[in-house]
Amino acid sequence: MFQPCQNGAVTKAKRVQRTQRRTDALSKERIIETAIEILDTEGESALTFRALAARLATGSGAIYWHVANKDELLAAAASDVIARVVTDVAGGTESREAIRSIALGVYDAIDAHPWVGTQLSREPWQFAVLRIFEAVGGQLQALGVPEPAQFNCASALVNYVLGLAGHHAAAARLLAPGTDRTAFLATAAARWAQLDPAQYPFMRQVAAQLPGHDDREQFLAGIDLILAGIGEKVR
Amino acid sequence: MFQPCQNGAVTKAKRVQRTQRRTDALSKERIIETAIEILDTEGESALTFRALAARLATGSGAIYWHVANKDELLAAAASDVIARVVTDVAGGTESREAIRSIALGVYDAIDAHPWVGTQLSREPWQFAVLRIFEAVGGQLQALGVPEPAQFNCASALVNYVLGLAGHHAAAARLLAPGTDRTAFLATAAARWAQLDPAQYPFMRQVAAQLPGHDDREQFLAGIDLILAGIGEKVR
DNA sequence: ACTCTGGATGGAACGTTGTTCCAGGCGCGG
DNA sequence: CCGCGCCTGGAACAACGTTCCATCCAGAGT
Repeated sequence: MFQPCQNGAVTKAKRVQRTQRRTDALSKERIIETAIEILDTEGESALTFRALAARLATGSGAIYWHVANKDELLAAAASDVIARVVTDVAGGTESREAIRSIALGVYDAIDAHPWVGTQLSREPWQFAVLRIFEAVGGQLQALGVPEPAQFNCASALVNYVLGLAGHHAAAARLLAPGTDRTAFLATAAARWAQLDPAQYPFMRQVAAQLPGHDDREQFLAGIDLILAGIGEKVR
Repeated sequence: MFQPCQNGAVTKAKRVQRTQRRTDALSKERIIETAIEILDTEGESALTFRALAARLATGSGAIYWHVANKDELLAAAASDVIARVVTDVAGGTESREAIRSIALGVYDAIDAHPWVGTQLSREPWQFAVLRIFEAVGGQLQALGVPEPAQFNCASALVNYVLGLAGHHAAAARLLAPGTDRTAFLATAAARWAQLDPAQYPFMRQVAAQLPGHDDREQFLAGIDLILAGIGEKVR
């Protein structure tokens, strides 16, 4: 009947002034760390409380003492990864360049951990998203975007990044097994080339450009496009 | 051992030149239609094969004869909704305006059917996304965007829309019960206002603007921002 | 030194889900 | 009228997230 977790601060404070109960003590940090490990090495679908419990050599019930549910676990894991990326931006760089750098950081993080992409577009105002929003917003202020426009500009940038994040993660989910990326692109191109020319002329034209296409470059092109639009607000 | 479904064309062709076996015959169309009904009235989590079977007065096995799995069902449902929206754009309108209209159509569709937002960011190159991409791409050609830039521009617009779609759908999922939108905004604003001022100055500033904030307007502002960026490519 | 206590543990059990399997039913071609 | 094959409906399966509870154990109180 008691309410576990959600009072992590108290638990932690007590733990600090107490010798660890055991050397292999469970903790929220260790759980999240292990969860990230599983997500990275075996994919999103492999993260189950059973698998997590097995790797931590405990039972699923014990995990629930530290973590409210799977949603919280995933949100915390994503927040961890994003935090590392967003705080990485070196100070002193020009704002426009800093935004590019933040966006690329997030992109690369999602590329390395596709499950982050899924998570970012699963819960609306989770911590990880707030972090990105804050980082981007700060640079927009520095860039001289007038205050009323700042929210809209940040929203545009962040939503673009999140859209690509979800898309990327979904693609990675399909790719997961052995196939390599160029083969995947070729398959997509072939499928698009077979679309009805009357109904899908644009997709067919794009299909031709698909081999030799660089996702990362396209991502950055999109950021630059939005930055160009924002530039008009500054001038 | 036989392979059901995936040959819908053949099945349908036969059915046309044959009197319906029953008046209440099952069909992929009727299944999708019913699925959309459930999704709209009871939310994403209510769509289970059991609930679907119950409403169709049949068993779950029968549904699997017409539909490969839940992913296909959701993709087909989303494609249905999006198709209605994207083909709605009146011909003859100016390209920039047409793109705005397409985007707003998708936005409104997601607002009315939040589950579509979830679905769009779940599978990478599903039909619904292709439809949007094609519609946007066509207008970009008409706008005079040089061919090499068309793919990037379309990608930016579509990813922005999808990002917002996922975000919106996730928010709707939380909102689902009885709470109204203004109360939800107030809650978010209050939460953001409590963030560490040193670490989250921007979020706190934005929190102040959050009451009296219009999602739809912000969405359109984002589209205009990207269009402004694209405008520089045309000039 | 001994008990007491409540935070922490681990594994069994529950309810629900997507999916598979299979024993039939039904209408059309022979 | 029969039998073949498309189609049906519901039972059964495996896996999941979550709950429950008997048990453990380090430190506070005596």
